[in-house]
Amino acid sequence: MLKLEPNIKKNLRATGRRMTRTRQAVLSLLQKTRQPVSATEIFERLHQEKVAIDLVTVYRTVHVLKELGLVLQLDLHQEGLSRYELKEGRKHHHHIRCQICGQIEDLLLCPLKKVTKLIEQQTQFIVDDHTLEFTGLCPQCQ
Amino acid sequence: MLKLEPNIKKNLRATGRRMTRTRQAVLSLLQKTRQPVSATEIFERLHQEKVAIDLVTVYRTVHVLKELGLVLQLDLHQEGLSRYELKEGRKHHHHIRCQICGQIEDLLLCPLKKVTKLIEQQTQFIVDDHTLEFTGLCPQCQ
DNA sequence: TGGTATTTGCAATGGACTTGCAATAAGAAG
DNA sequence: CTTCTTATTGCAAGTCCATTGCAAATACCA
Ligand SMILES: [Mn+2]
Ligand SMILES: [Mn+2]
Ligand SMILES: [Zn+2]
Ligand SMILES: [Zn+2]
Repeated sequence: MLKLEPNIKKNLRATGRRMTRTRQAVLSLLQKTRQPVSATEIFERLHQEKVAIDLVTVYRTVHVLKELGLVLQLDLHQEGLSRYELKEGRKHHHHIRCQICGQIEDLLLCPLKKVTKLIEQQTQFIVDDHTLEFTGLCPQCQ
Repeated sequence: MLKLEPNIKKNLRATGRRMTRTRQAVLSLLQKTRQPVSATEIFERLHQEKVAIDLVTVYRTVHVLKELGLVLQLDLHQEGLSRYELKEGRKHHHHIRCQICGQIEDLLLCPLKKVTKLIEQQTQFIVDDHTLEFTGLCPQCQ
């Protein structure tokens, strides 16, 4: 079912955690989902699939999966909520969101390597991370 | 006192709005402030200056100033609140924030012109805007 | 110096997310 | 398979940032 599952179970156990029905359900949903999903969306979709899970548990689950490095948390501009996506082998990338319909698409690029060095020189900061996001109109909404 | 004030008053009046004591106070504070400030910070600093203003009014004021295009709203990654800065003649730029002390510094550059075109070709989106932010350690916190 | 529409303060409300705690269930050991 | 310990869950309540309703205050035009 989940190729991921054995590895993930190991990760969980290595930190004194357990693989539970609800964690499997959340992981399974994240695997099916192509777009980053919010806690509420996870909650609603699982209920559609007749999986009983509390919203609090969804929050706690994504938090754990983030700690394990299995899930990435996105805070897109002006959405006022967090979204989550499976990391599973995907490389560093960014996103573009449609202002009308909310569709989010991956941008499989990062143009910031050189700029980061420049910024470190200019500011004397040590740069640790960056967030980059584009917004606009998707083909359907233009 | 405020060079801005006459122009701003015109802007306000042009949209049926009024220049009030509290709006002047918020504008004046934003002028003094070099770093982007949150609504709560505006509230607290004005109270330190013995300016009576309700937090709700701060929210409503920055909202109006944003509508007039006088103020820019920033939602920095994982801060969980919005910050505001005067637009007044400043050009498009980005920010870097120290993960330890929270200091925010302007980055007077934007490396995304070319990438934007590339993204429009690749995704068929019409790109309208972008957000870019760096995080790291400032010189003092390293 | 009014008259009226805008703005303000206060209190209540909304939405995302977190925390406390008792009940439940994972999974190791026997 | 049964038992035992401890992590996890659900429910309720709480936190934090921000918004909304409404009556009182005030900007500003005539
Ligand atoms: Mn993605
Ligand atoms: Mn700035
Ligand atoms: Zn990047
Ligand atoms: Zn830019």
